[in-house]
Amino acid sequence: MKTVLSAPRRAVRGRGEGAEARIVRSIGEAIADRRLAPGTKLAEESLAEVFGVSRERVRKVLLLLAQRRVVTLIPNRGAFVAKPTAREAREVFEARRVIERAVVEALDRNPRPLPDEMSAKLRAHLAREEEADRAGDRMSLIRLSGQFHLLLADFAGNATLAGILADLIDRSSLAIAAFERRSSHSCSATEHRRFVEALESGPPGAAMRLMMEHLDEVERQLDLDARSDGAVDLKSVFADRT
Amino acid sequence: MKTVLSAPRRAVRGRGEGAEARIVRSIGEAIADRRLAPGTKLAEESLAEVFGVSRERVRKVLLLLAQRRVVTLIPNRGAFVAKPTAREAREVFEARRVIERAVVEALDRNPRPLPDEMSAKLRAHLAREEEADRAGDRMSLIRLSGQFHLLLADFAGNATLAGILADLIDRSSLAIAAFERRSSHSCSATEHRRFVEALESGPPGAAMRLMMEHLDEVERQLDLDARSDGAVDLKSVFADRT
DNA sequence: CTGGTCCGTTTTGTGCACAATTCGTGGCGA
DNA sequence: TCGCCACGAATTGTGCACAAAACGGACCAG
Repeated sequence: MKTVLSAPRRAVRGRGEGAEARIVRSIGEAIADRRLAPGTKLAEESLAEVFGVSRERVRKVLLLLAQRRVVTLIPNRGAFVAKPTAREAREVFEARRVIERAVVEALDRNPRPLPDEMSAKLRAHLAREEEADRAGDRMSLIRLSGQFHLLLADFAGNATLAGILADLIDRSSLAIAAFERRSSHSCSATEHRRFVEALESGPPGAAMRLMMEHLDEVERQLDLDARSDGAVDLKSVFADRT
Repeated sequence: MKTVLSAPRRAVRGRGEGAEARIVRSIGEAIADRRLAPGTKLAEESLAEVFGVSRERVRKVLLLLAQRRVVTLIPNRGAFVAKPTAREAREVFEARRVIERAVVEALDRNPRPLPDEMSAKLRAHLAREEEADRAGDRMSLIRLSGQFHLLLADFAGNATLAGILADLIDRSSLAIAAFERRSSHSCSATEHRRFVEALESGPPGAAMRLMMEHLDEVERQLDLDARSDGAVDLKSVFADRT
């Protein structure tokens, strides 16, 4: 019997079983962090070179990401960072409200005060968000903001639901990247803190209201008017130009 | 310019662009219909032969199905029809309650009477279910039962949420296949009819209550005790045997 | 009869080569 | 100058061959 159970033969960088998962995470995070804008082409060869793996492996990864709707696969054209339509964006946020409502309901059923571990982790997370906010680290802030919602889902104890929400959060990031208004940004960190405080010591239902308002607020910061969707109306774009 | 836009070069059986989607559907339905029991091995070569395609294509299909948690991929061992744990089964049903609550809420916000098209489609579907029930066509009944819930989600107008629910319904089928009690079966068709009637002419909230009871009922027909999960306790199994 | 090891067969995993398609460029004619 | 066509380069799609691993049975020792 082999004595080594974990971390078997993984000497070569980029190889090994977990390589695909690593690349999926890597690309997924790059998209969530908005370092890859919607519509960006993801050429197989380039990615293969970047990650030091063969093209087929990249191909597999792209297929997985396409399944999660974070990448769009166009036959004979290649893979592109998904560019959600306004309708899809609205649907994603609606879906999030549906799921997160259930999450918060479950959390709000916890006896007060909250379990120590939960409280501690939430507050630790808030601290990191606020730190990123102070430092002006916008990228970290975006990622942490998503992780906050995921953390809540984990506490709700339904891994299936949490997995679904994880996908929806990634797609939210895409929607935000695609439809964010130029000027705007209310601080998620602040709203998250208020939510946690309501969860810990607010009246029943207060946390829920804050969460719904938070999600509404995030969606409201997007420009989801019909014209943003599909083909742009060139006439109106150049209307008042000479 | 080519004159043929649809169905281009698809002469050879099994080829063409839509081949993968067809195979995914085919296998997915076989699983949902419980003609493929949980744990069944899905050998690549066999499937390739059955569907008349190359092995790599089958491989791709299996990867997609694995992503939907309807198939489990074990490295160097192959693909198997997923066998959910009791915990996962509970989570799936909980997730369905969360999503279907939202669906029914949306539907219940429709003005009475319901739009003609919706009402007609629902009643047509009920008729098909009852027909299958009378004919004792258990397989059709199972499939139609799932489609009923999906139909409701479609009417709710959120394709994203409907897509998520579609996955959950497939996984419900797996859970039922894995945990169904020997003796038991309340008729879904009857409960579906009552639900539609409540939606069409019942007081507000009645439809919701029926739907939640329906989902509870379906789950209650499963044997989700801890012992069914994971390794069986041989001691208790053979306790009163000589 | 139990337990273990070895080896052949079967099945899965991976890289490579080539086919097919698309896109960009340049030439040609009106 | 504009439009069209064709050709070439680059990129994606697919089959194939081989490598790697697991399964099953035979064989053997205790």
